[in-house]
Amino acid sequence: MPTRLSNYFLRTLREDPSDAEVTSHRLLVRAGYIRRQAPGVFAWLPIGLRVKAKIEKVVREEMAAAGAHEVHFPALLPREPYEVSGRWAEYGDALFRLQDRKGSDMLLAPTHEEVFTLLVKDLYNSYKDLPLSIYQIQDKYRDEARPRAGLLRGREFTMKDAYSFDYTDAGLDASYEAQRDAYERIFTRLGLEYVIVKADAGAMGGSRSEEFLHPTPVGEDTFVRSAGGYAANVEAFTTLVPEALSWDGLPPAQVFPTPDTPTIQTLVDSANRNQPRPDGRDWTAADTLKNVVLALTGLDGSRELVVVGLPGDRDVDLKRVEVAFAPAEVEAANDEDFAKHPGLVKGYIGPWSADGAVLGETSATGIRYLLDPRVVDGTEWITGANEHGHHVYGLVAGRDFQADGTVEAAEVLAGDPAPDGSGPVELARGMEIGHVFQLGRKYAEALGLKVLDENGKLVTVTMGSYGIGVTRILAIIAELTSDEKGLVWPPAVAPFDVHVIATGRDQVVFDTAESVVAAIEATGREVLYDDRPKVSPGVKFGDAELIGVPQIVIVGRGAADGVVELWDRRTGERTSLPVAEVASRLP
RNA sequence: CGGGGCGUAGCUCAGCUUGGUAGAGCGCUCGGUUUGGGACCGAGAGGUCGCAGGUUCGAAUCCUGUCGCCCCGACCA
Repeated sequence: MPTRLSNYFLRTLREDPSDAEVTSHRLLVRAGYIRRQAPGVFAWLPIGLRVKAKIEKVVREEMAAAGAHEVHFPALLPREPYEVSGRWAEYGDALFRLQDRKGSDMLLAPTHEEVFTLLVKDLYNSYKDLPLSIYQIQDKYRDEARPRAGLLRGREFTMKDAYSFDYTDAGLDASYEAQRDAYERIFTRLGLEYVIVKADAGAMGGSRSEEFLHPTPVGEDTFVRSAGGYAANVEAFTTLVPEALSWDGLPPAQVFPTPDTPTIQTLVDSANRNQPRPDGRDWTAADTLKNVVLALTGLDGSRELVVVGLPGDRDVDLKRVEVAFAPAEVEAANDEDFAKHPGLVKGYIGPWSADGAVLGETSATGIRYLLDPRVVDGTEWITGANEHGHHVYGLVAGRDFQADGTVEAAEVLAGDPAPDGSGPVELARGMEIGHVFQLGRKYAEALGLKVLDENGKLVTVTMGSYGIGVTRILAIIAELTSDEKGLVWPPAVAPFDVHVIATGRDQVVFDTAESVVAAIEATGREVLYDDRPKVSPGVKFGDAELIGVPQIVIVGRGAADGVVELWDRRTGERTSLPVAEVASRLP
């Protein structure tokens, strides 16, 4: 039976909703696919649900092909497993927390590693049961600081999350590859361009991790890639460390007065004016060592200062810093922090002073000092002399100062060398549409998931987790394929295969339309039939364009002569056909 | 959390500066005309003007507070 528009739960809007800015959100609301319920939370109307189901179908088929079995967990879960894994604390404000009537803490799950692990623990205890891959398609909840862009970043979103269980590292690799391959097939079938990039393993622990990013300037992730094939999220980018240099023959460091040079630029100007280089080249920001004071707040609320030293031509990248110091929260040190450390002279901070080391755990201040990996032994720097209005020139790393370690805190710049030697990288933006992740034994260990191996020995299971954002993908497809008239679904995910319009008031129009609909349905296609009486042609055409079913059949003025039109939504091309041929001429 | 904007009919908005008791277009209902690009005529239904205080004879309009939403940034699958 066709879906008849005369009594379908669908209302198109003539005007753009005022609270929708991005294309996908605007069109999905206007065309009657979704409605906003709360910030970042959406209701799915019948036609929207159909598209969602089409995407899920592709995902399910490829999951089955990869040997994964579907399950379904509740979104509402008790606190305990997340307490044991540490994520009750680590997730912070992004976790939706609530209490039941007895006052027990519960949560709306942001992902399900813990409960999948516990289920397997309940049921399995032998290596013979493994490997195992199970997945679900379920709504996830994250209380984003600022939900935006409609479905692209909501607080409730549908995700396919899969989990693999193995008892050997090689097994985990194989399970990981199977999911990774499935993802490639899924995105290819959906026609979504993607880049696979190295990702940060982050607070989840574990080793190998890759993100599938859809390249788009509006993406939230920045990634790098080299011509030689290296690709990584900037958060996971590692600096190619230069060789250490010898400091034999380098002149001793010298302090010069540098009044009014609180910034890198003023310092460089002052250096070129007052202490020109003997080799004739100008000083640049890259010759200076910038020392940035950061405040880390641990999960227990403790506050620690740390100073990061990096070349003056680079800023600290807060995302990379967050990764480097996770799970602590990072912010710039405030006036109060400086007040507690009079040894830090704002604007003139450096590791060295005439009276001894200023930065570092064993120094006068005792503040942890970490260096950008480029600051290798033997490199010379202009940096603060810890005295107002003074800098020290020719300060040599290794000879004149030491640090407590290195940190990947500096921003990545286009042209930086890829760590694998594959050449300079370029920067691009992308939106995460999938993530594959070797969790390793973190969750299994925390939750006690062990099996007996071939030797009768208890071994901890090793796991992987694999996510795809179903609703985000839907929004991206809508965004990519739409035009100024409305949505234009690719056939693989379209809510219907064919949209039949009956226009006119002669009974022959409706009779013809009915037979056309029946003929098309007989070919196995799904039909949306606009049978609304007393609705003018312009309205029906406009709605068809807005709704975006790929093939439209117009039954109208030619009906009396047995002629209808086939209208391709994407190309706009219209072809007149005899009624009898329509079903067979559909692509 | 910082910055900006906005809350008036189902939707998109005007009215607010200069206080006088609620408007338009679209949508919806009824009658009629119309039917290949968002038709027309006539008659209707529909709003505690986000909420709470205050000023005033009188508040959508002025004042104070508060709640909510959107956008940019921070953050984030």
